[in-house]
Amino acid sequence: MAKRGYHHGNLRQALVETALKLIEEKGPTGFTLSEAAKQTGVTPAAVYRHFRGREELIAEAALQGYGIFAEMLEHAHARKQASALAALEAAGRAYLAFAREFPGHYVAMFESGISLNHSPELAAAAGRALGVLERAASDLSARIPPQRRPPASMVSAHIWALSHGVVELFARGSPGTKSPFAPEDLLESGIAIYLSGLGLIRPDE
Amino acid sequence: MAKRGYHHGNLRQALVETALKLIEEKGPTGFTLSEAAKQTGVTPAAVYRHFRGREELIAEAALQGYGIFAEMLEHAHARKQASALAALEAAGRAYLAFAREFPGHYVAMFESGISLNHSPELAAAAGRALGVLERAASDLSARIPPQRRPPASMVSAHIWALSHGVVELFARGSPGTKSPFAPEDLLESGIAIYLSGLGLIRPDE
DNA sequence: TGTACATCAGTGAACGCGCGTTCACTGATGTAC
DNA sequence: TGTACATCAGTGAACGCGCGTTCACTGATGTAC
Repeated sequence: MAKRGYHHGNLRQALVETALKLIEEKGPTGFTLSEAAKQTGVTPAAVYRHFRGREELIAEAALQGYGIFAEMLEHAHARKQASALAALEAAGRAYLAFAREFPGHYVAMFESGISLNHSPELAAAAGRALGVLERAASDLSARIPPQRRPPASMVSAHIWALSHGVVELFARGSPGTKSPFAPEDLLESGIAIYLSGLGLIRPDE
Repeated sequence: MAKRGYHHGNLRQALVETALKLIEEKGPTGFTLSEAAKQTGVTPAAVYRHFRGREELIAEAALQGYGIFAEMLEHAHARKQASALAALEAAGRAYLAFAREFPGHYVAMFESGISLNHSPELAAAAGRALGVLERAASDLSARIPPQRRPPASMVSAHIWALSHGVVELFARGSPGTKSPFAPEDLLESGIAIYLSGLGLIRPDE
């Protein structure tokens, strides 16, 4: 549907997009290569012109996901004129927004079991995205008196874990559906309490 | 291998255990019914005497998992003579211990995409386990002045999300392997900071 | 502008394979007398 | 205690199916002259 090159036009990217749709619908292992080919309107054999197999297709989806993810986090973090705190909370919100807007990418990245060492590009893209979180945490930590300042990488791991947990448990259909709170509220309030525990904000708001 | 009943002995449970092993090794969708049967030393057709299909087999694994999980949480929480805080931290540690000791169960419960509404038994078992967390959070909340006390279910959701995030990102092989912190330390420090944010403990230890 | 040729993305047929599911069966165990 | 019968867990053969992967091919597009 893109700019039509030789025959199909942009089969490689079309396959990635079909894969993302299928991942979103049926999970990272819930579809076959043939199925992805068929839904793209192409013979299964055609896939091999672009990918060595299913795993490489998913790796490409994850790679693109990390790219978008890094951009969204960077964009959120860039607003740090306001305050380092606001920047971190914005990053948290960006995390959720990404998971919500790009569920296929999110699953490919974090639930497909793909290793970041699958390719150097993938490792680099992931490093870039997670680097943003680390920098946000590091900016924050700088305001805590050194003698009781936790390592920045620990703070960023906490925030990441909380965000990921909220996504997996409360922003999907599966088990936690029963929670009476919107995922956004849950994450925001959790981060606020956490930051207040670091002595970075007053307990109220 | 158990007490040998008619032919095999305890095929139903043997199948569940094979499934758990396979889930642990290859993920919840990474094996077939036939494979599970073969590894149990039995014809694929025999499985149908005990389960309607693959999904019911996994549901049974999840059900047993919730049972063990609830027991571990209850046991940890029962030690609340000490203090409500200690009880919550013990629950957090029990959460991690469960994920580590019963990885197959954990995956069946939280990553297999199974719905808690699959059966009333499953819903009940899950409710029992998560109820422990809610009660622990509720005991804690009681110590916070009402005007600035968050709902207990929100506190328990925060703790659960943090625990789950730590497990998924840092206690597995996949992406977060790079973290320089042990999952246990990460969770414990995260919970401590969070509780201090609730005004429940002094910032130092 | 037109023609001849090179490229290579996608085709379609073919293969062997393991899957899920069914079915009539068999034979070990439990039980009634 | 021994015998005859009932039960039903597990067998093994059978089926149709879609899978991944290969291969020689074809035909649309790009390019040299």
